[in-house]
Amino acid sequence: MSIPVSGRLANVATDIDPGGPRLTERGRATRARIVQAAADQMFRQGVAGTSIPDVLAAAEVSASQLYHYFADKQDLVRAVIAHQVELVLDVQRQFPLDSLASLRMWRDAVIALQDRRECQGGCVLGSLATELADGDEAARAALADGYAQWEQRIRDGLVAMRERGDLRPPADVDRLAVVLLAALQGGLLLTQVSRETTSLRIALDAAIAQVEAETVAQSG
Amino acid sequence: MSIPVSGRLANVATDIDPGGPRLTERGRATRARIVQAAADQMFRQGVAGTSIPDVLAAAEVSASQLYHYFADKQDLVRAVIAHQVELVLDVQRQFPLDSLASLRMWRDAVIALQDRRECQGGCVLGSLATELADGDEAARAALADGYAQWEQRIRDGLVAMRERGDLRPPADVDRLAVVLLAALQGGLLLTQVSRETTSLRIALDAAIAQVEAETVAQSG
DNA sequence: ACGTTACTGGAATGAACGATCCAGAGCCTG
DNA sequence: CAGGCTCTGGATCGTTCATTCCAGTAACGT
Repeated sequence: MSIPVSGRLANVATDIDPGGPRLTERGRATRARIVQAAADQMFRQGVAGTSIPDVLAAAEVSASQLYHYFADKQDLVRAVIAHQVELVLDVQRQFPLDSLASLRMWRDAVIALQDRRECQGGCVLGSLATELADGDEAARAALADGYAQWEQRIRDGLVAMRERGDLRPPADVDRLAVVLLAALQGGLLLTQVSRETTSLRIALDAAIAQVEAETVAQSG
Repeated sequence: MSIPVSGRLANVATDIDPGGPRLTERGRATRARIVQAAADQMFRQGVAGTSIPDVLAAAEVSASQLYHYFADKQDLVRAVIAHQVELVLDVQRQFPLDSLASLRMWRDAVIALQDRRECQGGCVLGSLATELADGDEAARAALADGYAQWEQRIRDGLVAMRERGDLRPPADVDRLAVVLLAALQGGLLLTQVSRETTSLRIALDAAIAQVEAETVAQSG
């Protein structure tokens, strides 16, 4: 059971267009407003903790508008997942992890972000994953696909490092990409609970050390 | 802001005794049954996804029984957290991580467990943490305390390793304990989403490699 | 034995939820 | 400008939820 790794990259601003009826410009804007409001709310309160009336109020739309664009809450959740996946990939695009220096910049940026958030909220995909993975197979598959793309993007950077000669040829970039991603997810969780970025820093440093161990001397 | 690291260790079977009215033996059994049923349900469906009627049915008690022992749902959640913290500490007690061999046994046991579960459900504390950390300060503090105790227990093992001479004296056991814990949490999440234990294995192996890097030659 | 307290059963309450319905307004197309 | 879409507003429905109430039964202390 293989999951297709993305088809096309959707526009984050307007989000995925549904297969159904055509959307006019105003329609697309309204739909995007709903998804954005739902994503925000669900990131902060969780999916189950976000009611449809909550979303209606935040997006300033009526119930009939929401149900005009989405079949039901589950459909809205699917759209939110797609939205958040694109968000994460967009952010990761800004941090191609293709050198030890860029890895450290990425680490610092992540930590700074959590600091700014006062350690509230973890990973936008991670919290959705924890809540939905076991109960909604379609959601799980979509999130698995999102993580796979994210991992791929990290791996791309490591491959660039190796091709440039920074990494020893036998370096297992597949493995290192998972190590980096797992360290981020685990570090974010511990940080969210403890309200201190210490755990995140330690976890990311350890992961980066694993990459460093595969570099050809001359550290960054 | 320091969080007290546990007061006394409660009995997992009967759980924490409430400060309030005395409980008779039958009362303790009923209370424990409710907490157990709630913990099971909340592990599988999440806290918000677990309704009081669900718990009543699973525990085979009436509403008045539940509200006899717990003020409200939030109070029940607090009891569930305490229950799960004790569970995790009990399990970790069975795996004192005081040698490379024991670390590898622990890794194998965790992976085997997730395999048996078909990768459904992550960490019993992690899923609670993700859902509650931002919205319920008391729950967050209790979970932070639980994680701190867990981390302490891991650290104890590493200290034993160091005292036995397996670890180089300057080895930073505080750091290593966090690395192990973060790798576990992150690995479990990725495994839950992908439905494969590969990520978990990779993450734990990388963390154990960090410990190994601090050992005095003669690998295990 | 008796009074108090712990414990239990089951119906009831009010609020909130997800979802639907209907009627109308805006807007392209022909 | 006429027809048929898209889009919107707001009331409404049935359900489920957390919680309470009242009445009764068991068990403990004295």
